[in-house]
Amino acid sequence: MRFTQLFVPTLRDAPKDAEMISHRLLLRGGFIRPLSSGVYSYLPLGLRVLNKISQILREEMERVGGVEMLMPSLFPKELLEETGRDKVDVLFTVKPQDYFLGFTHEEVITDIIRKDIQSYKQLPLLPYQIQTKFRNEPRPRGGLVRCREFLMLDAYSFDKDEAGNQLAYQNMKEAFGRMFTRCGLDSLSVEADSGAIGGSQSEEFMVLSADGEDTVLRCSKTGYAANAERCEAVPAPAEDADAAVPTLESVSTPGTSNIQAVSKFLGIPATRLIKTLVVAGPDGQPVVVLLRGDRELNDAKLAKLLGGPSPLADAATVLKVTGAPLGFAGPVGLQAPVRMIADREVATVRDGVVGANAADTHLLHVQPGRDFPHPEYFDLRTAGAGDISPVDPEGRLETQRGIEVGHVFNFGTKYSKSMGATFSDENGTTQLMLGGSYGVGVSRTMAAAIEQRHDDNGILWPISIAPFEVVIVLVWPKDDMQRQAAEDLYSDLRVAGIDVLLDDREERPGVKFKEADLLGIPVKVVVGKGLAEGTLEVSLRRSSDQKEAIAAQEAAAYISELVNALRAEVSL
RNA sequence: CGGGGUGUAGCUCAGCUUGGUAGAGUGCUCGGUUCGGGUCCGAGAGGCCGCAGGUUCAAGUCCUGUCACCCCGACCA
Repeated sequence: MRFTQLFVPTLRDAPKDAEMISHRLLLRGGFIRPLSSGVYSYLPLGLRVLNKISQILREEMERVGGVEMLMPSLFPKELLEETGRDKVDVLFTVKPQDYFLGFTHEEVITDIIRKDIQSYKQLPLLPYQIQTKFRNEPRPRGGLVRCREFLMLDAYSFDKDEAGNQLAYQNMKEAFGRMFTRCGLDSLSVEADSGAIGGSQSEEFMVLSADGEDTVLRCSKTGYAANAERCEAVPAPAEDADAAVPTLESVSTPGTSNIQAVSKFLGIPATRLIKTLVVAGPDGQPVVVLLRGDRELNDAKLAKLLGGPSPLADAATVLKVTGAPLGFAGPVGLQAPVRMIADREVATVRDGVVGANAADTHLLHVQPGRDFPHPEYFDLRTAGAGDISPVDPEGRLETQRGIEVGHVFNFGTKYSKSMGATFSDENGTTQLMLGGSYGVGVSRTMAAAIEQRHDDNGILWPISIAPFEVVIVLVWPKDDMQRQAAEDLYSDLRVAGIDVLLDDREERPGVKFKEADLLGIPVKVVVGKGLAEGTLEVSLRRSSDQKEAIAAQEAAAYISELVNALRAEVSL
C-alpha cells in the first residue's frame, strides 16, 4: 500500500477527555473515529488490525474443529422470550416491529441446532462467527475497551455427553490461549463469575494492564488466578484466640458513623471492628450482614447466596431493624427478628467493637457467640492482596489489573433445556445436548494490545496484528535514485509476501518518522541519504535507536529474514 | 441510574470571575525559506461560542431548561 493512497488522519493532540492510552493512540493514529458514545468507525488502518486479529482467531478456531458461519443481527422478540432473555437490560430494540439487535447468539444457534440436528451422529459441532454485537452498555468507556457496538468472535459447542462437553471446553480454552499469544499479548485465564450467560464453569482471559477494568488475584505459590469478584476469600487466622475477653461495655462515640471514624476515635484497628450492614434481599426482606471492619462486601457473592441482587437497605429500614440511624448498627440487641449472615472471618474477631443500635454509641469487648448468637457464616467478602490463597495455605494473593478479552462458559443443558434442543443417542433415547459458549472481544483485543505495548512515541504493534509489517520511509520522493530504490524494495517485499507500506508522501522527513512511530509499524526502512553509499537503514520500532545500514541489493532478503524472525516470536 | 467534568475555527485550547468589535497554537491554502525526527518567515481562508428560552441598551460571558460527549461507580467481550 502507498501512503498517498491511504487515509490516515493523524492528530498531534488527542482530546483531553480521552484518558486511556489505547483510546488516545487509536484516535491520534487515525485508526478510529467516534460517531457516538461507544460507537466507532474503523478507518483503513483500524480495519487492517481488526482483520489481522480476526484471521488469527479463524485459524485457531479451525484448528479445534470450529466451523465459521454468520447469523443475523436482527432477532425476533419471540426468540428471546423462550429463555427469558428478552428482559436483559443491555438489549437494543428496533422500533417498527419488535426486533432486538444481536448481543450474543445462544438462542439463535440453539434454534438452528434444535431444528437441524436429530442424531448423535451429527455431534459434536462447534459453529462460530465473527460479527458485530450490539449492547446498550450503561457506560461505554476507554475507546474500544467498552463499546455499544463491537466486533466479537462467538463460538458455541454442542455435544452428546459430558466427556465431549468437557473436551470442547478445554479445547476452546487452549484455542483462546493460542489466539492471544499469537496476537502478541501477555494474557492469562482466571476463574470467573458466569454472569448473565449462566452455567457452572467459567473462565475469563485477561490481558494485564494497569488501566484494566478488572481486578485479578493471583496466588504467589501456584498458577491460580481469579477475578476478584469471584475469588474465594479465606479468613485470616484468629489472633490471640485464647485471650480472655472482658465483659461488654457501652461507650459514647459521637459523630462516628463510619468504620474509619470509629477506629480513629477509639484507637482500635479496623480489623477488630465488626461492620454491620442491612441489605434488602431479592424478596424485599431485610437481612443483616456482618463483615470485619476493614473488609468489603462482595455484591456478587451476596447475590448468589440470597438468590438475587441485594442492595443496601434505606435509612428507614435500617431504623426499623436496628432502632438507630445509619452508622450505628450492630448484631447485639436488634429491634426486629431478621436473618443474620456473616463473612466467615467475623468468627475470628476477638474483643470486637460493634454499633450499639443507638445513636452515637458503640459496644466494646464483643465476642461472637457469647454476646450475640453465631450468625450463618459464608464467604461474603471480596478477597484482596495479601490474603491467604484459596488453593495453597502457604500462598498469598497478589493483585493486578486486567482487561477481559475472552470468556469461556460451560452451561451444560441450560439452553438446550429451555429451548428443547435434543437428539437421539445410540439407543434411540432422546437426550438434551450439552453446550458451552465462548467469546472474544476482537475490537477490545485491539485496544488491549495497545495498552500492553506502547511507548511515549506511539504504538508498538506485535507484528502479527500490525496494520503493516514494514514501512518504507522514502525520505526525498523527488530524488530519482531514492524513489527508484524505494519502489524496487517495495515491489520485492510485496513479492516476498510481506505487508509493506511505502511512505511516498511529499512531507518533511521528520513528519514521516514521527508518524511511523505513532502508527507502530514494527519494521522501518529508511531510503535516504545513506543511498549515496548504497545503503538503506533498517530499524525495529521497539528498539529504534539501533539502526542497521544494509546494502540496497541485500535489503529485501535481510528484511524478509527480519520479518520472519519477528513473526516467529508470535507463532506457535 | 447516581456523582463529577466539558461543549468556542478541522484538531488542541484560552476568553466567562468583573457582560461592551471572536482569540492563540496547530492543521489547511498561497509565496518564500529549509532539507534525516511534527523547519522557519509572511499572507490568507476558516465561527449558529452545543441547542432553546430568559435577564439586559448590550450575552461566548449572567439565569433557567435541554442535548451531547468524557471521567468515577452499579454491568460486560
